[in-house]
Amino acid sequence: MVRSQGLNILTIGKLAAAGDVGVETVRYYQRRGLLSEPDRSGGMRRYGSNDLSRLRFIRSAQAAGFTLEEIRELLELDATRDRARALTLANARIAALDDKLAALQRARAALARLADACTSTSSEPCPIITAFEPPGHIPGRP
Amino acid sequence: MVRSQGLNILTIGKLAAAGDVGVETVRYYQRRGLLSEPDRSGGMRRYGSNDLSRLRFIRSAQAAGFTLEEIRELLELDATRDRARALTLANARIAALDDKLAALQRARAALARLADACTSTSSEPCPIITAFEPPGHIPGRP
DNA sequence: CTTGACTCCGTACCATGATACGGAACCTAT
DNA sequence: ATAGGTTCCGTATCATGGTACGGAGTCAAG
Repeated sequence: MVRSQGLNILTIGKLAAAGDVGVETVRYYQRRGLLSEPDRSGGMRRYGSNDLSRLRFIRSAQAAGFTLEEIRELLELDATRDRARALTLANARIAALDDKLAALQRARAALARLADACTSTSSEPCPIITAFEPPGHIPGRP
Repeated sequence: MVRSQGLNILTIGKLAAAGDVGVETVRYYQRRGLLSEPDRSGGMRRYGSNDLSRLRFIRSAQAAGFTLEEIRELLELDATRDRARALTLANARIAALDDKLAALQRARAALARLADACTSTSSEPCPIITAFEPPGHIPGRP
Protein backbone atom coordinates (compact mmCIF):
# COMPACT_ATOMS: atom_id res chain seq x y z
CA MET A 1 0.00 0.00 0.00
CA VAL A 2 1.33 3.33 -1.06
CA ARG A 3 0.42 6.57 0.64
CA SER A 4 1.70 8.72 -2.26
CA GLN A 5 3.88 10.58 0.19
CA GLY A 6 6.73 11.78 -1.99
CA LEU A 7 5.34 10.74 -5.31
CA ASN A 8 5.11 13.09 -8.21
CA ILE A 9 1.42 13.46 -8.37
CA LEU A 10 0.88 17.16 -8.83
CA THR A 11 0.23 18.77 -12.17
CA ILE A 12 1.51 22.27 -12.63
CA GLY A 13 -1.96 23.62 -11.99
CA LYS A 14 -2.32 21.78 -8.68
CA LEU A 15 1.14 22.83 -7.58
CA ALA A 16 0.43 26.44 -8.45
CA ALA A 17 -2.86 26.36 -6.58
CA ALA A 18 -1.25 24.74 -3.54
CA GLY A 19 1.46 27.39 -3.55
CA ASP A 20 -1.04 30.17 -4.18
CA VAL A 21 0.64 31.36 -7.36
CA GLY A 22 -0.30 31.27 -11.01
CA VAL A 23 0.67 28.52 -13.41
CA GLU A 24 2.72 31.01 -15.41
CA THR A 25 4.58 31.93 -12.26
CA VAL A 26 5.66 28.33 -11.74
CA ARG A 27 6.95 28.20 -15.29
CA TYR A 28 8.66 31.52 -14.71
CA TYR A 29 10.38 30.23 -11.58
CA GLN A 30 11.55 27.26 -13.55
CA ARG A 31 13.06 29.48 -16.22
CA ARG A 32 14.74 31.47 -13.47
CA GLY A 33 16.22 28.30 -12.00
CA LEU A 34 14.26 28.50 -8.74
CA LEU A 35 12.39 25.31 -9.34
CA SER A 36 14.08 22.41 -11.06
CA GLU A 37 12.53 20.83 -14.10
CA PRO A 38 10.50 17.92 -12.76
CA ASP A 39 9.88 14.52 -14.25
CA ARG A 40 7.52 14.40 -17.16
CA SER A 41 4.86 11.85 -17.75
CA GLY A 42 3.90 12.06 -21.39
CA GLY A 43 5.05 15.62 -21.90
CA MET A 44 3.44 16.98 -18.74
CA ARG A 45 5.33 18.06 -15.65
CA ARG A 46 4.73 16.00 -12.52
CA TYR A 47 5.59 17.52 -9.17
CA GLY A 48 6.00 16.12 -5.69
CA SER A 49 5.74 17.53 -2.20
CA ASN A 50 9.39 18.57 -2.27
CA ASP A 51 8.54 20.93 -5.12
CA LEU A 52 5.70 22.36 -3.08
CA SER A 53 8.07 22.92 -0.16
CA ARG A 54 10.41 24.75 -2.49
CA LEU A 55 7.63 26.85 -3.91
CA ARG A 56 6.42 27.80 -0.45
CA PHE A 57 9.97 28.56 0.59
CA ILE A 58 10.30 30.90 -2.36
CA ARG A 59 7.21 32.82 -1.35
CA SER A 60 8.35 33.04 2.28
CA ALA A 61 11.81 34.17 1.34
CA GLN A 62 10.30 36.72 -0.97
CA ALA A 63 8.23 38.05 1.91
CA ALA A 64 11.49 38.30 3.83
CA GLY A 65 12.78 40.68 1.19
CA PHE A 66 15.04 38.35 -0.75
CA THR A 67 15.08 38.92 -4.49
CA LEU A 68 14.45 35.95 -6.76
CA GLU A 69 18.15 35.94 -7.58
CA GLU A 70 19.09 35.72 -3.90
CA ILE A 71 16.55 32.99 -3.40
CA ARG A 72 18.05 31.10 -6.30
CA GLU A 73 21.38 31.29 -4.54
CA LEU A 74 19.90 30.15 -1.24
CA LEU A 75 18.38 27.14 -2.96
CA GLU A 76 21.73 26.33 -4.51
CA LEU A 77 23.35 26.57 -1.10
CA ASP A 78 20.77 24.18 0.25
CA ALA A 79 22.16 21.70 -2.22
CA THR A 80 25.87 22.48 -1.90
CA ARG A 81 25.98 22.77 1.89
CA ASP A 82 28.12 25.91 2.04
CA ARG A 83 27.41 26.80 5.65
CA ALA A 84 29.48 29.98 5.77
CA ARG A 85 27.82 31.52 2.76
CA ALA A 86 24.37 30.63 3.99
CA LEU A 87 25.14 32.23 7.32
CA THR A 88 26.41 35.37 5.64
CA LEU A 89 23.29 35.72 3.52
CA ALA A 90 21.03 35.06 6.47
CA ASN A 91 22.75 37.58 8.69
CA ALA A 92 22.82 40.25 6.01
CA ARG A 93 19.12 39.80 5.48
CA ILE A 94 18.41 39.89 9.21
CA ALA A 95 20.17 43.24 9.44
CA ALA A 96 18.25 44.54 6.44
CA LEU A 97 15.02 43.27 7.97
CA ASP A 98 15.76 45.03 11.24
CA ASP A 99 16.24 48.29 9.35
CA LYS A 100 13.05 47.74 7.43
CA LEU A 101 11.12 46.86 10.57
CA ALA A 102 12.29 50.03 12.25
CA ALA A 103 11.30 52.09 9.22
CA LEU A 104 7.88 50.52 9.05
CA GLN A 105 7.34 51.08 12.74
CA ARG A 106 8.23 54.74 12.36
CA ALA A 107 5.83 54.95 9.45
CA ARG A 108 3.13 53.28 11.47
CA ALA A 109 3.60 55.78 14.25
CA ALA A 110 3.37 58.61 11.76
CA LEU A 111 0.14 57.23 10.33
CA ALA A 112 -1.27 56.72 13.80
CA ARG A 113 -0.45 60.35 14.63
CA LEU A 114 -2.16 61.37 11.43
CA ALA A 115 -5.28 59.31 12.10
CA ASP A 116 -5.42 60.65 15.63
CA ALA A 117 -5.06 64.27 14.59
CA CYS A 118 -7.57 63.67 11.84
CA THR A 119 -10.10 62.20 14.26
CA SER A 120 -9.76 64.25 17.39
CA THR A 121 -8.88 67.79 16.42
CA SER A 122 -11.57 69.86 14.79
CA SER A 123 -9.16 72.23 13.14
CA GLU A 124 -9.66 72.10 9.44
CA PRO A 125 -6.88 70.30 7.64
CA CYS A 126 -5.53 66.83 8.50
CA PRO A 127 -1.81 67.43 8.75
CA ILE A 128 -0.91 64.77 6.25
CA ILE A 129 2.50 65.98 5.29
CA THR A 130 3.61 67.14 8.71
CA ALA A 131 2.51 63.84 10.26
CA PHE A 132 5.55 62.29 8.66
CA GLU A 133 7.98 64.90 9.85
CA PRO A 134 10.17 63.96 12.81
CA PRO A 135 8.51 64.73 16.16
CA GLY A 136 9.45 68.17 17.45
CA HIS A 137 10.41 69.24 13.98
CA ILE A 138 9.60 72.84 13.05
CA PRO A 139 8.72 73.11 9.36
CA GLY A 140 10.94 75.40 7.40
CA ARG A 141 13.85 74.89 9.72
CA PRO A 142 16.57 72.38 8.83
CA MET B 1 16.05 92.19 5.81
CA VAL B 2 14.98 88.91 4.39
CA ARG B 3 15.85 85.59 5.93
CA SER B 4 14.93 83.63 2.76
CA GLN B 5 12.66 81.50 4.91
CA GLY B 6 10.01 80.37 2.43
CA LEU B 7 11.59 81.76 -0.69
CA ASN B 8 12.15 79.74 -3.77
CA ILE B 9 15.85 79.47 -3.66
CA LEU B 10 16.56 75.88 -4.49
CA THR B 11 17.55 74.68 -7.92
CA ILE B 12 16.42 71.23 -8.90
CA GLY B 13 19.88 69.92 -8.12
CA LYS B 14 19.89 71.35 -4.60
CA LEU B 15 16.38 70.09 -3.94
CA ALA B 16 17.29 66.62 -5.17
CA ALA B 17 20.42 66.57 -3.01
CA ALA B 18 18.50 67.76 0.04
CA GLY B 19 15.89 65.07 -0.51
CA ASP B 20 18.51 62.44 -1.25
CA VAL B 21 17.15 61.59 -4.68
CA GLY B 22 18.40 62.13 -8.21
CA VAL B 23 17.53 65.13 -10.33
CA GLU B 24 15.75 62.85 -12.79
CA THR B 25 13.66 61.52 -9.94
CA VAL B 26 12.42 65.01 -9.10
CA ARG B 27 11.42 65.52 -12.70
CA TYR B 28 9.77 62.12 -12.67
CA TYR B 29 7.75 62.97 -9.55
CA GLN B 30 6.66 66.15 -11.26
CA ARG B 31 5.45 64.22 -14.26
CA ARG B 32 3.58 61.88 -11.94
CA GLY B 33 1.93 64.84 -10.24
CA LEU B 34 3.60 64.28 -6.88
CA LEU B 35 5.42 67.58 -6.93
CA SER B 36 3.78 70.63 -8.44
CA GLU B 37 5.50 72.58 -11.15
CA PRO B 38 7.31 75.36 -9.32
CA ASP B 39 7.94 78.93 -10.34
CA ARG B 40 10.53 79.44 -12.98
CA SER B 41 13.15 82.11 -13.05
CA GLY B 42 14.41 82.35 -16.59
CA GLY B 43 13.48 78.84 -17.60
CA MET B 44 14.85 77.17 -14.50
CA ARG B 45 12.73 75.69 -11.73
CA ARG B 46 12.99 77.37 -8.35
CA TYR B 47 11.91 75.46 -5.30
CA GLY B 48 11.16 76.43 -1.71
CA SER B 49 11.18 74.61 1.60
CA ASN B 50 7.58 73.50 1.10
CA ASP B 51 8.75 71.51 -1.91
CA LEU B 52 11.46 69.93 0.18
CA SER B 53 8.86 68.96 2.81
CA ARG B 54 6.81 67.37 0.09
CA LEU B 55 9.75 65.52 -1.30
CA ARG B 56 10.70 64.19 2.11
CA PHE B 57 7.10 63.24 2.73
CA ILE B 58 7.08 61.25 -0.49
CA ARG B 59 10.14 59.29 0.58
CA SER B 60 8.72 58.60 4.04
CA ALA B 61 5.38 57.55 2.68
CA GLN B 62 7.14 55.32 0.21
CA ALA B 63 9.01 53.69 3.06
CA ALA B 64 5.62 53.12 4.67
CA GLY B 65 4.62 51.06 1.67
CA PHE B 66 2.48 53.58 -0.18
CA THR B 67 2.75 53.43 -3.94
CA LEU B 68 3.47 56.64 -5.79
CA GLU B 69 -0.15 56.69 -6.93
CA GLU B 70 -1.39 56.47 -3.34
CA ILE B 71 1.01 59.17 -2.31
CA ARG B 72 -0.31 61.36 -5.09
CA GLU B 73 -3.76 60.88 -3.65
CA LEU B 74 -2.60 61.68 -0.13
CA LEU B 75 -1.03 64.88 -1.35
CA GLU B 76 -4.23 65.83 -3.12
CA LEU B 77 -6.13 65.20 0.09
CA ASP B 78 -3.73 67.44 1.93
CA ALA B 79 -4.89 70.19 -0.40
CA THR B 80 -8.60 69.42 -0.48
CA ARG B 81 -9.02 68.79 3.25
CA ASP B 82 -11.21 65.70 2.91
CA ARG B 83 -10.81 64.43 6.46
CA ALA B 84 -12.89 61.29 6.06
CA ARG B 85 -10.99 60.10 3.03
CA ALA B 86 -7.64 60.85 4.64
CA LEU B 87 -8.66 58.88 7.69
CA THR B 88 -9.79 55.97 5.57
CA LEU B 89 -6.52 55.85 3.68
CA ALA B 90 -4.47 56.16 6.84
CA ASN B 91 -6.35 53.39 8.61
CA ALA B 92 -6.18 51.09 5.61
CA ARG B 93 -2.46 51.63 5.43
CA ILE B 94 -2.02 51.06 9.18
CA ALA B 95 -3.76 47.71 8.82
CA ALA B 96 -1.60 46.81 5.82
CA LEU B 97 1.49 47.87 7.75
CA ASP B 98 0.53 45.68 10.69
CA ASP B 99 0.21 42.72 8.36
CA LYS B 100 3.54 43.52 6.77
CA LEU B 101 5.24 43.97 10.14
CA ALA B 102 3.94 40.59 11.29
CA ALA B 103 5.16 38.96 8.08
CA LEU B 104 8.60 40.52 8.39
CA GLN B 105 8.83 39.46 12.01
CA ARG B 106 7.98 35.89 11.04
CA ALA B 107 10.62 36.07 8.34
CA ARG B 108 13.15 37.43 10.80
CA ALA B 109 12.42 34.58 13.17
CA ALA B 110 12.87 32.10 10.36
CA LEU B 111 16.22 33.62 9.42
CA ALA B 112 17.32 33.67 13.05
CA ARG B 113 16.44 29.96 13.31
CA LEU B 114 18.42 29.33 10.16
CA ALA B 115 21.45 31.27 11.36
CA ASP B 116 21.29 29.50 14.70
CA ALA B 117 21.03 26.05 13.18
CA CYS B 118 23.76 26.95 10.76
CA THR B 119 26.07 28.09 13.54
CA SER B 120 25.49 25.69 16.36
CA THR B 121 24.70 22.30 14.91
CA SER B 122 27.53 20.40 13.35
CA SER B 123 25.28 18.23 11.27
CA GLU B 124 26.07 18.78 7.64
CA PRO B 125 23.47 20.83 5.84
CA CYS B 126 22.03 24.17 6.98
CA PRO B 127 18.30 23.55 6.83
CA ILE B 128 17.59 26.50 4.57
CA ILE B 129 14.24 25.47 3.21
CA THR B 130 12.87 23.96 6.37
CA ALA B 131 13.86 27.02 8.39
CA PHE B 132 10.98 28.79 6.72
CA GLU B 133 8.42 26.12 7.37
CA PRO B 134 5.97 26.82 10.19
CA PRO B 135 7.27 25.59 13.56
CA GLY B 136 6.08 22.11 14.35
CA HIS B 137 5.39 21.45 10.70
CA ILE B 138 6.08 17.96 9.44
CA PRO B 139 7.29 18.09 5.83
CA GLY B 140 5.17 16.17 3.40
CA ARG B 141 2.07 16.57 5.50
CA PRO B 142 -0.40 19.32 4.64
C1' DC C 1 33.32 87.34 -21.63
C1' DT C 2 34.65 82.94 -21.31
C1' DT C 3 34.41 78.66 -19.06
C1' DG C 4 32.50 74.97 -16.66
C1' DA C 5 28.73 73.40 -14.08
C1' DC C 6 24.04 73.08 -14.04
C1' DT C 7 19.42 72.76 -16.23
C1' DC C 8 16.18 72.12 -19.99
C1' DC C 9 13.27 68.70 -22.64
C1' DG C 10 11.40 64.50 -24.76
C1' DT C 11 12.07 60.01 -25.35
C1' DA C 12 14.37 55.69 -24.65
C1' DC C 13 15.88 52.36 -21.81
C1' DC C 14 16.52 49.53 -17.53
C1' DA C 15 15.42 45.92 -13.68
C1' DT C 16 12.15 43.23 -11.31
C1' DG C 17 8.48 40.14 -11.11
C1' DA C 18 5.35 38.64 -13.14
C1' DT C 19 1.00 37.98 -16.66
C1' DA C 20 -1.06 37.28 -21.31
C1' DC C 21 -1.52 35.02 -25.91
C1' DG C 22 -2.66 31.38 -28.90
C1' DG C 23 -2.62 27.20 -31.29
C1' DA C 24 -1.35 22.37 -30.60
C1' DA C 25 -1.13 18.36 -27.76
C1' DC C 26 -2.88 15.83 -23.92
C1' DC C 27 -5.87 13.82 -20.18
C1' DT C 28 -10.13 12.54 -17.98
C1' DA C 29 -14.82 11.81 -17.27
C1' DT C 30 -19.15 10.73 -19.54
C1' DA D 1 -14.82 8.62 -28.64
C1' DT D 2 -15.66 13.09 -27.95
C1' DA D 3 -16.00 17.32 -25.20
C1' DG D 4 -13.94 20.38 -21.99
C1' DG D 5 -10.42 21.45 -19.13
C1' DT D 6 -5.17 21.40 -18.69
C1' DT D 7 -0.82 21.79 -20.24
C1' DC D 8 2.64 22.67 -23.71
C1' DC D 9 5.86 26.30 -25.65
C1' DG D 10 8.03 30.70 -27.06
C1' DT D 11 7.46 35.26 -27.14
C1' DA D 12 5.18 39.63 -26.01
C1' DT D 13 3.40 42.62 -22.87
C1' DC D 14 2.56 44.78 -18.45
C1' DA D 15 3.34 47.66 -13.95
C1' DT D 16 6.37 50.00 -11.03
C1' DG D 17 9.91 53.13 -10.11
C1' DG D 18 13.10 54.92 -11.76
C1' DT D 19 17.83 56.05 -14.83
C1' DA D 20 20.23 57.48 -19.13
C1' DC D 21 20.97 60.31 -23.30
C1' DG D 22 22.16 64.24 -25.86
C1' DG D 23 22.10 68.68 -27.73
C1' DA D 24 20.76 73.28 -26.50
C1' DG D 25 20.14 76.94 -23.21
C1' DT D 26 21.39 79.33 -18.69
C1' DC D 27 23.97 80.78 -14.59
C1' DA D 28 27.85 82.20 -11.71
C1' DA D 29 32.76 82.80 -10.86
C1' DG D 30 37.02 84.42 -12.40
